[in-house]
Amino acid sequence: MATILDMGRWKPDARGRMLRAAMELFAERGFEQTTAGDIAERAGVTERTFFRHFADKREVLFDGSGTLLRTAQDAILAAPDNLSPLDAALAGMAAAAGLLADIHDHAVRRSRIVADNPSLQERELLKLASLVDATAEALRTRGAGEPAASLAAHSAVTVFQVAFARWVSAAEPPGFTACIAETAAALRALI
Amino acid sequence: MATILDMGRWKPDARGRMLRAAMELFAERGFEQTTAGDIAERAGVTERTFFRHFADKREVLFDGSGTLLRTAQDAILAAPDNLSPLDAALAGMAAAAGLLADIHDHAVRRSRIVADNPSLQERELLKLASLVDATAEALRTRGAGEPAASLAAHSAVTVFQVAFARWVSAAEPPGFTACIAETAAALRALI
DNA sequence: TACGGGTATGTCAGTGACTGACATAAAGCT
DNA sequence: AGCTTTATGTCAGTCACTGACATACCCGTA
Repeated sequence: MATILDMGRWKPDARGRMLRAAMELFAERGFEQTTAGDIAERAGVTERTFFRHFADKREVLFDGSGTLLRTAQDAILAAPDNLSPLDAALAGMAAAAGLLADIHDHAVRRSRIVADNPSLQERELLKLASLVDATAEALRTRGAGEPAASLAAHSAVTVFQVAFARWVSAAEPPGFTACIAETAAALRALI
Repeated sequence: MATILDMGRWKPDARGRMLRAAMELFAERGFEQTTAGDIAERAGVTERTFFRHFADKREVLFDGSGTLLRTAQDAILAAPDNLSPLDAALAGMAAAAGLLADIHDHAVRRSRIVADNPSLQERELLKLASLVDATAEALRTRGAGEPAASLAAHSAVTVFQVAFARWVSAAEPPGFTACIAETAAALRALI
């Protein structure tokens, strides 16, 4: 029954096992109290193998970030031409939010872990900065100039960030996409 | 001639020597190619002493961040009551910019070093996030609610960030405060 | 079925960031 | 001159991460 996705050499899905082991251990003992060796051991691999799959110990918590980024970028490029840069960027954020909408519980657990550790917050901020860059690039492709592209990208990601914080702290009813719409409205009201 | 600022035990200003040694070495060989021991050696202290003054190797490049943060916070609290949250926050950014206006050359050298190293960018983003938090807190003290305070804080720091990037890449004539005003105007035009 | 190449893994030794514990010298106070 | 406080030096240790090399699994091909 082995498929082409069994990158592992012994048992299948070594990467998935490491991802799950890391989430478990970080939730149980905390990030700093978990060594890379601990994660590898629970996943049934070697520490060296862990570092072959993840550039560093933190990266195991940011596995989906590349997909998120590409989803946003694609949505921005696919948005109607008549949308303003800010609206196009917000469309990208809404598309990205769609990826998380299904996994609210996982997002909550994960954000708790990140909130407890400054070095994880740093990494999260770097990923958000990458999202800003990708967004700005997409807006420029659509014809936006500077500093409009950069400012719209920053603003849209800010909306994403603030909406995400409300979404994970609320009891879920609102829905991520709705949070984004509300937050975007609040931003417009500011100015 | 020793003053109360000679925190050092042997020669005066051990901290200042480490700050300068770090900037020199990072500029010469790069951040990663410089060990904490290298910095300590050039400063005439021990590696252990370096880590007593700076929480980690990166922190030596962010010595003034606390002052910057407090300056912004104070300016926001001191701003006229009739200013909108966004305008008050921008007043804080202008005050913070005033601290850097005098040291354009140093800011340029430093930002080159940071631009060359992802882990330094992470730290810079964390400091900016602290600035956002402090700004939002000051705005709430002034009576702003949520999510207005958070959004205005994020927007103001975005303006600071974009204006800073233009200020260090330009040949200096504009002046940091002027950059901030222009960037703020561009942001308002977006929405 | 045997072989050969590509790829994921295991093993091991090493570097460098950072920390805790303890000793010591300098500065300040009385 | 003592006494206290503070900044430093010394040393041993943990852990994140890396390069080099050996090894086992997978797959296509003869």
